Amino acid sequence: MRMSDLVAKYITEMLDSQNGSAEIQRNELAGNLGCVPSQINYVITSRFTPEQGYIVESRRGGGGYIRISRVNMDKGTTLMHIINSVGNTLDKATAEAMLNNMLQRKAVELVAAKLIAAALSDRTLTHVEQDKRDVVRADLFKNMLLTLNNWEV
Amino acid sequence: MRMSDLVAKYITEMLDSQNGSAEIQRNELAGNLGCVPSQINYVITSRFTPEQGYIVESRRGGGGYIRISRVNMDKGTTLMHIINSVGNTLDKATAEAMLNNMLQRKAVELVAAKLIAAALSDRTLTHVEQDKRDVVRADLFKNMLLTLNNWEV
DNA sequence: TTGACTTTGACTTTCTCTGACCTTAGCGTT
DNA sequence: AACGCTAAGGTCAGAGAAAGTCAAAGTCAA
Repeated sequence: MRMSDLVAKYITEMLDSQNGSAEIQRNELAGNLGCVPSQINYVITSRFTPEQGYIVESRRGGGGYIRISRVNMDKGTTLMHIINSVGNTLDKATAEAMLNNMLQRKAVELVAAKLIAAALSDRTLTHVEQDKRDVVRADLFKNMLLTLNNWEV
Repeated sequence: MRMSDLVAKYITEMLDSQNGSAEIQRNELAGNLGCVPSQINYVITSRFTPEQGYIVESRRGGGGYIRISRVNMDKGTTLMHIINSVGNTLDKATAEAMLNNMLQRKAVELVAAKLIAAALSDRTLTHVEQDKRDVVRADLFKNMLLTLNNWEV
């Protein structure tokens, strides 16, 4: 079994036994499993992504941590579908069409849709290089939608 | 739990139970909680800043004190005040402090705060060059808050 | 044998804690 | 008043504690 699978397994088991939320100490975990700390980052960025329904937060410095939460799927499957249908890039027109669609289906509330639209607008993204905007838009879109599905406080 | 969290908790509880105003003796508090006095300053400057809606006054010498008070404003004013206080750039820590502050005084709803936090996170902005992230964050923050102000007030 | 996925470690950034030293205020004394 | 003693709080830089980044090197299956 690969190291990365081990780490992923460890985290998954923690999530399973802790109601979908796990807080780890990067260095400690790496120590326990016998890998370098940055391996943990690798696993997280490759296997606990928004597409797969995870939200990751962290903090540096003394007492730092990495918190991983699994977004509950059964109440928002529509959103997960949408998130997965978005690739690496997302142009503004498509994003807006999707938002409208979601609104019609009542998959999101008006305020949320407005906030997302504001985030994705060209005006907001003026300082992102043109050729990177759609990539950033995709990231924003996916992460924000995922948050909506995560009602764990 | 970090020492700084302990101190912050102590002060917050005092504020909650005393109508938004608390007066402490630096050395005494440090003694009670078991930390050096300057730790109290650290906590105050990192967690009870004007940006986060607090006013801090103090006096040295015999009978000295530190007084911390929570400023209160109505929702719309709070939002405008915050939007205006953001310049061209906004680092993540400050943004989070501001969001917490807004949440605490109910100037935004939890869902909105989470959406904004998701948009501003480093994970979401990985494809924005490091040295431009804070600029983009400021744009996102302001535009999203403006949207809220138009729709919710 | 090429391309995607893994592993590693050197270097960076962020946050926290501590102690030595500085400044200010009140209170007696002269 | 002026002086100095004592009792506060303020500052700052350095050490320590985590986590993040990135690119080079390794692995493995198609």
